[in-house]
Amino acid sequence: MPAPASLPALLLDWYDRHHRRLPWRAPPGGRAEPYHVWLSEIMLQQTTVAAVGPYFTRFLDRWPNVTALADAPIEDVLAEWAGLGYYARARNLHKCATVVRDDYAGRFPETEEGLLALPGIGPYTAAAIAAIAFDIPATPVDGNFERVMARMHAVETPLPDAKPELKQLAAALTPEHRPGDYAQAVMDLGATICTPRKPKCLTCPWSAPCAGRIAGIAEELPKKKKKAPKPTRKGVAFWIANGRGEVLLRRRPPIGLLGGMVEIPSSAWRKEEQPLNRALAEAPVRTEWTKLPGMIRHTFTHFHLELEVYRGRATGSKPVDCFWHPVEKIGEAGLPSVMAKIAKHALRHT
DNA sequence: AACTCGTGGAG
DNA sequence: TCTCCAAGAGT
Repeated sequence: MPAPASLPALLLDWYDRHHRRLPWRAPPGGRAEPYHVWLSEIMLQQTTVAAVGPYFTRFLDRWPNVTALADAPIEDVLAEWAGLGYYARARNLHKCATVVRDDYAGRFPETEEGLLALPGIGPYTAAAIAAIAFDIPATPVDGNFERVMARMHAVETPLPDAKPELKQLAAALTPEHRPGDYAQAVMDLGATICTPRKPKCLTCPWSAPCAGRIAGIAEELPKKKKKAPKPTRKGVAFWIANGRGEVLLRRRPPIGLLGGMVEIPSSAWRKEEQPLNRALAEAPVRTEWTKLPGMIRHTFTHFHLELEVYRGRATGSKPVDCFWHPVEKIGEAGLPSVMAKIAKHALRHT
C-alpha cells in the first residue's frame, strides 16, 4: 500500500495537468527570467491577469532587460503604465531598476532578504521572485494563498487579523521541491477553483483534506471585516484648446494620488459642492467657459469622484506648469484612466 | 496599525 | 446601480 501523496505533491500533480500558459511564465522545462518574474509580479499586485497581459508584453517589447528600463526616463515609464493603476508601483519599478543597475551590476539579488530591500518589493513579491526565479523554498502569501489556507484549515478569524496565522500555515506547507511551481499552483487554484464565490470543490485536488469543505463553511471563508463606505468628492475639469489643435495638460506632483502622472487641469476635488466661480478661479487660464453636458463619474480606492467639464480657449501664453499636447495624439499622452475619461467626454462634445 | 493608493470586470 | 475584489507596498 503506497503512502498517500503529500498536499504539495497532490497540488503539483494538478498544476502539471492544468496550469495556464501566461506571457511571463517559462515554457515547460524552461527557466523563468528574473526580470520577467519581477516585472509581472509588480504588475500583478492587486491587478488581474487579464489587465496585466498587454502591459507586460508592451513593457518587455520596449525595455527587454532591467538595464534598459533603468536607462529610460521616468516619464516614459509612467506613460507606459498609464491605465494600470497604483502608480507608485511604476515609480518604484523604475527606482528598483536603477538600484539593480547601479548596485547589483544589472542582476537581481538571489535571496529573499536581498529582494525585500529593493523599492516596491514587499514580503509577497520577494518570496514570489525567490521561489519562481531562483527555486528558493519561499512562500509568497497573497490573497489566493490566504483564502486557500483559511478554507483548508477552517480558520474563522476575520482578515486582516488572521494574516499572521494564515502565513504560518502556508509556510509550514511549502515544499523544498519545485517551490516556484507550488506557489503558482496555489495561486492558480485560488484563481480558478478555490474562488471567493462559488468555489468548485467538486474538482478541487485538495477537496478531501479541506476542513472548510468538511465543515460546510468553505464559501464563507475567509471572513473579513467590513469596509468603510466611500465618500464623494466633486470638482471641475478644464478642457482648454488653442488655435493649433492642441490641448493644455499638466503633470501632477510626484507623490500621492496619480503621482507624477499627466492630467487634464482641474479645480481641487472637495467633499462639498463648491461655487462655480471658486472652481473657475482655480483654472490655469482665465477665459470664457462653456459647460459641457453630463458629468464624469469615477471611483478610486477610497472615494468617488464627480467632475463637471468646462471647455475654454487659451489665447495668451501658457501657464508655466502646463504644456500643450496635440489633440489627435491624446491617446499617446499617458493619461491615467480618469483623465482619459474626461478627454473622451470633451471630444464627444467638441 | 491604520490609511493611502486605480482600475475594470463580475455578480 | 452598487459592492466586491485581483499575484500588496509604503508610510
